[in-house]
Amino acid sequence: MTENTKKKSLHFIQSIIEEDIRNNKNNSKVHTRFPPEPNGYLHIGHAKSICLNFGLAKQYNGLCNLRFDDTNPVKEDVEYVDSIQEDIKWLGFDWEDRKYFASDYFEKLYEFAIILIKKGKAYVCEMSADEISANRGTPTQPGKKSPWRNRPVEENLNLFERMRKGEFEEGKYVLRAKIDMASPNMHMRDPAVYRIRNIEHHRTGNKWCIYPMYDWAHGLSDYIEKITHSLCTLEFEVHRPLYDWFLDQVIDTEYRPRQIEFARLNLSFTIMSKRKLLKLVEEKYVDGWDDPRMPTISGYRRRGYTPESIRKFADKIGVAKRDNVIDVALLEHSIREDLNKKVKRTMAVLNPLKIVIDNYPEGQTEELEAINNPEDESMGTRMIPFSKTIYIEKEDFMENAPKKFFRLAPGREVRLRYAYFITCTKVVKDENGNITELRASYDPASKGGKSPDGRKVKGTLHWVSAHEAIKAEIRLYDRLFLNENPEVAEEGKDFTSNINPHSLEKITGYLEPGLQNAQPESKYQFERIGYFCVDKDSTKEHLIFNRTITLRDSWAKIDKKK
RNA sequence: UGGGAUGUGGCCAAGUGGUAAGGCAUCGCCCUUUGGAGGCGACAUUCGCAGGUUCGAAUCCUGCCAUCCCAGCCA
Repeated sequence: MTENTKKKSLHFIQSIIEEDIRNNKNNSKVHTRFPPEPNGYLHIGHAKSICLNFGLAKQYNGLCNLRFDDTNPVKEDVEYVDSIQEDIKWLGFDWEDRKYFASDYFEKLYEFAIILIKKGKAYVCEMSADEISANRGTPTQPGKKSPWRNRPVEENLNLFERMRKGEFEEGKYVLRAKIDMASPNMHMRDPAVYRIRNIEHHRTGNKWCIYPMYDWAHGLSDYIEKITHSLCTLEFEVHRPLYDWFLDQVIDTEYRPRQIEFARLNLSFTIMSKRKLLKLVEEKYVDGWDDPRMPTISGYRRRGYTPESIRKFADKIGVAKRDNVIDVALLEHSIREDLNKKVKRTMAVLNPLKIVIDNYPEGQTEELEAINNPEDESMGTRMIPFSKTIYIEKEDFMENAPKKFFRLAPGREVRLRYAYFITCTKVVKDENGNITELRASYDPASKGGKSPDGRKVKGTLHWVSAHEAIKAEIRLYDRLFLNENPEVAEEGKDFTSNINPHSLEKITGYLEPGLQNAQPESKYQFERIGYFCVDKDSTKEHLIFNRTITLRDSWAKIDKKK
């Protein structure tokens, strides 16, 4: 453990683990698992869980398994088991040879169920799903016992075996645990353990037609894998008595797994529900699960987020039991912080305004040296072409500029980054009064952007040489939702009514020629604009850059205030 | 009106009887060839509320209030 992590206070799960280690519980071993259901892509909320489970295992010299919780073939698919593995790896975690599936344990789980029946703790119930529901009672009223509750053990065994053999249609029978129909905890009112589903499973095919329920499969899978700390989210807190009850029925060792619940991640301006994310994909509000506006891990990857930034984020948000909504600004801060230190700078003009420098020699091009990353000298320098005609950003010129506008205006002098000081001498307009180009003069003595006489210029602009610049498609992504809480919609409308109509704007930008060979997934800072990542569909012939995040912009704040 | 949990600044989050860490956001100032980055400073007399115990309470006790979860043969 480093000095740093030592100083940092422990969160409640670390405290529990350390106490367990002190008490030599489970031989002081730490073994966690990340248990996704393969029914959707992983999102940033899963990233929190992944970082927690794999992180804890690493911190305490333990192991973390990957276990697909695939007990419901109705919703699951191999497409998802592939994407899930890719995303976990990309995040930087490794389950080594411990990739498991709950479906691998179906036989064992079935045997455990036989034990349960033999103990007289489970029975085959013939009530329909509706009847069971109607007889479960309410939180304030006890439920009614099933008429099949006292079926003899032999009969239960026989029926359960025939359920497995496929002798009955779906819904005809269900195996239920015999616990307590009057329990104030609804989950203890004779919960279903096995249901009949005549559906092909993505791994076991048609071998099974009965499938275990989550509560039965999860805890016992933990037991089979010798998991010590089974971490899950708060909504499973009320399942814990059942988790423990099931374990009590089959356990015959000193070792025992423990379920611990923590608060799931919620992010402002973001939707996290798998069902709703699926809707965004299926109804084409976005361009697939990896659309850069999606809060999926693959979406963030395509957007230009780094694994480090997401891990750092997960670390910063902490782990606790209270419901929370993390400000998305913290995520944005995490990626800026990471990219600032390691990404090359370049100049790109997204909204060009032509400037002709009258006193610069016609036809001349010179190469000027630019620093690749002021934060990291080892990243070196590059040469960029400069000539008589350049582009600057439209927003960097104002005809009637206020004093606080430190950029170009008639008669004002600014620095062109790594190039020269220029002064705007003339504004050229078309017949409609629109500015078509600017004329300027430059100071040859200021080459490199230095001021040999100590003269101060307040503004420094990025630019690109008009002739040498290359074009690229620029995709300007913004938050997908307008509201801090996208779930809050007007009467009769749903979260899709809160979608930001400007969450994607495609434009053509002008870049330094050095970017011609930029490879997919490579990342840059466009100086004074933001961080950009080459899209996976980008080619040399048609470059595509995705905006990951803008730079912080204090001018925008000043401008807004007025 | 049952059960389970949770309440510390705008958002997170430490704190576990000795007098409120840290991060994000926000606001100042400094610095700057990115209005970026960086640096410095400000930002809870108070911990859901009300009582009580104690020399001393965010921490212990009592009562109340608020929010979240639970009535799938989903996970």
